Amino acid sequence: MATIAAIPDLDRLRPAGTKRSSKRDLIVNAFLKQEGHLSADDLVDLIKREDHRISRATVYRTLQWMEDAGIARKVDFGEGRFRFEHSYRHPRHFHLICKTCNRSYEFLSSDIEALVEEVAAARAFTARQSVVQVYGTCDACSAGRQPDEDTSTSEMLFARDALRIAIATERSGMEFYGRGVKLVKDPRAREIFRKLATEEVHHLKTLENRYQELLKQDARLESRPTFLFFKGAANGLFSTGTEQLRRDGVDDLEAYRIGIRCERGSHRFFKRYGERFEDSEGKRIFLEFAEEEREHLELLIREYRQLVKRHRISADQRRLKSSLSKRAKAKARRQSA
Amino acid sequence: MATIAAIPDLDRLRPAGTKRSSKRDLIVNAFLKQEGHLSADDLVDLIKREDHRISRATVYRTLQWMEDAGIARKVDFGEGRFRFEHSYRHPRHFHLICKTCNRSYEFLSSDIEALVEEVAAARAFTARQSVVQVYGTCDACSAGRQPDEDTSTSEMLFARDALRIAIATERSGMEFYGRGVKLVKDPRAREIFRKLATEEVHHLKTLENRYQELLKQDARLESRPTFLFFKGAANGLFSTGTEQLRRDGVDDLEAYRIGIRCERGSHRFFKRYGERFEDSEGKRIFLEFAEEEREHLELLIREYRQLVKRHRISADQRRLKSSLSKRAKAKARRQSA
DNA sequence: CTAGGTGCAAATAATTTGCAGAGGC
DNA sequence: GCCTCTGCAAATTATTTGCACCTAG
Repeated sequence: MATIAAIPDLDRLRPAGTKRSSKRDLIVNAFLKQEGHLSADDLVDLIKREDHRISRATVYRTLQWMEDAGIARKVDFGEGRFRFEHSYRHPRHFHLICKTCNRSYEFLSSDIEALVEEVAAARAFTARQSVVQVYGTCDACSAGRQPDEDTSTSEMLFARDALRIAIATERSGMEFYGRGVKLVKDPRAREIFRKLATEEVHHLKTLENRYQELLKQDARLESRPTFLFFKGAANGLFSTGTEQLRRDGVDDLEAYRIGIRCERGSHRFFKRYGERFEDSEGKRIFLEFAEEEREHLELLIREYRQLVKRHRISADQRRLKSSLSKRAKAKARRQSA
Repeated sequence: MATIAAIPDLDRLRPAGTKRSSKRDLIVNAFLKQEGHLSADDLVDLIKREDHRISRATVYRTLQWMEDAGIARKVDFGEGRFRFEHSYRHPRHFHLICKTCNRSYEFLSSDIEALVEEVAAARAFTARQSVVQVYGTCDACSAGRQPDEDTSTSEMLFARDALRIAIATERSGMEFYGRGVKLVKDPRAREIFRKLATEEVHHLKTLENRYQELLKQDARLESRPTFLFFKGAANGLFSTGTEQLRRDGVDDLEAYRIGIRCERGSHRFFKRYGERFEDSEGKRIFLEFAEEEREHLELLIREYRQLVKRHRISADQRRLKSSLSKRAKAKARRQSA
């Protein structure tokens, strides 16, 4: 039931020029055992229970040390003091903060991130970090219920949502290439679309198995609310592409171009998210998928260029022929004159 | 050159049960004269220059008073202390915060807000307030330039962007109804589309004049960066609608439905933004426009229902006729038998 | 005349620092 | 043995409060 595992290679994370110490180990472990967002004081209380000879100053110093080691992240919920959350294998995220129970809920939205990046770009601002906090009242508080303690780590939620998005993308990719096969005229292009369609089918199965495996690790994982919000790939990219294939006058080249757009979009998305996470299941899923999409992308681009070239050649040949026949006609005219 | 005007009706904003005082007036005016985000300490320094007999405590108390009066808003940039920004005629907004020069830049994005609302809804979270802060380096700092002091108040920027969006919406609305006129078959529907198209033309002129008027108030206003980011209405709503009209098989009812969707979307947008602002030019523009869109919306809905009814009636008549003719045939058959 | 408003000094609250002794490598 | 870690107490920083006096309505 998903308790936080002690960090296996804590030693490797130790910032340069720092030594081990039993007190620090105690504090770090107390922090890691805890879920949620602790204030320095919460941590002091926890520590005092195990060893009341540890001073407040040491806790503060250890908190700073954990930040440097990448284990903890300082967050500010506007309470006039800082809280700390895990950052080891825990992606940066946004917060819904309940002013009633002071609990906070995490989420990630690639759509919000994309918009923030756009705004920053429009103002020529180099963004290093974004904070999105929504203050209000949580479901449990407004219904007067007890909030159900979330037992799933956000590492697992991230992996779950990564898989869900990957699966949705595969599905719509499958549909896209399936439709493409029926549409394209060029035999070679048709072969390519068929190949990609079958690849998507295979990969879809793999992903679905992986999803089932993940669910086995935590029974309640599937029913937990969405952590990663994303409209792009699943509802957007490929399904828009499939939609576009349905339009009139889509020739083989256009079909390739649409495919390229879709693959590029999903490659970017998966790469970007994969990279923002330290080694973990979610990261692996995203990066593998990004790689897959990159291969498709490159294949499509290669084939697109090929087809353009072939088109150009046959156009040249037509032009050549017609110019030859023109010359012949001119000759004939001259002769008849 | 847009210096902050003293608030004309400051007296009316005074929270219940508070008295006037010369010290407070002094502090409030010092605050209003200043642009940007002041810390309590900045304000104390400013005050001390005019009267060094005013104590820190009074400044804090006045800051609290200004919050209650709706003149100041407390913001937290994670510096371990609060800053205060104007809130009179100044919409809630988001921040880009430069860690190098400690300046902060304001923006508003209805798209981000919409996404935040979606996330909150998905988690059944009642959002009361959202904070979006982007930390990084501003244009001026990364280029090693002096930042150009922004002389335009965000009241004017908001009005400018409100007008720009309204104008863009009118333009695409105009295009939508223009195309609609050519498309719909029913003569009455055609009349409606024509009427709406001409209305949009008229209103567009009014808005453009208003925009020119606004620019006269501050020469540099037009070149200031975007304050309100919005893709929906201008690039999204009506232009998507126009796009949809272009598809095959759009009949009169479908055309109405698309129009209804567009008008509803822009009505909602303008209403929502109009409401989030205290009485000001930007608010007026948005609310007037929202009203306009609501009228169009209602007209379209009324006409849509009318047309549905007429369709149904004529369908009934056809059915009646065909059943009559069936009976006639049956009779004939019986007679012939 | 009475409920605010104000200055001053002291309180609070979170966090940091100086210093002397303890402990890891 | 040297450099880091730790506890303790004192310092620092932003903000709030108690209290005696002042002032607007």
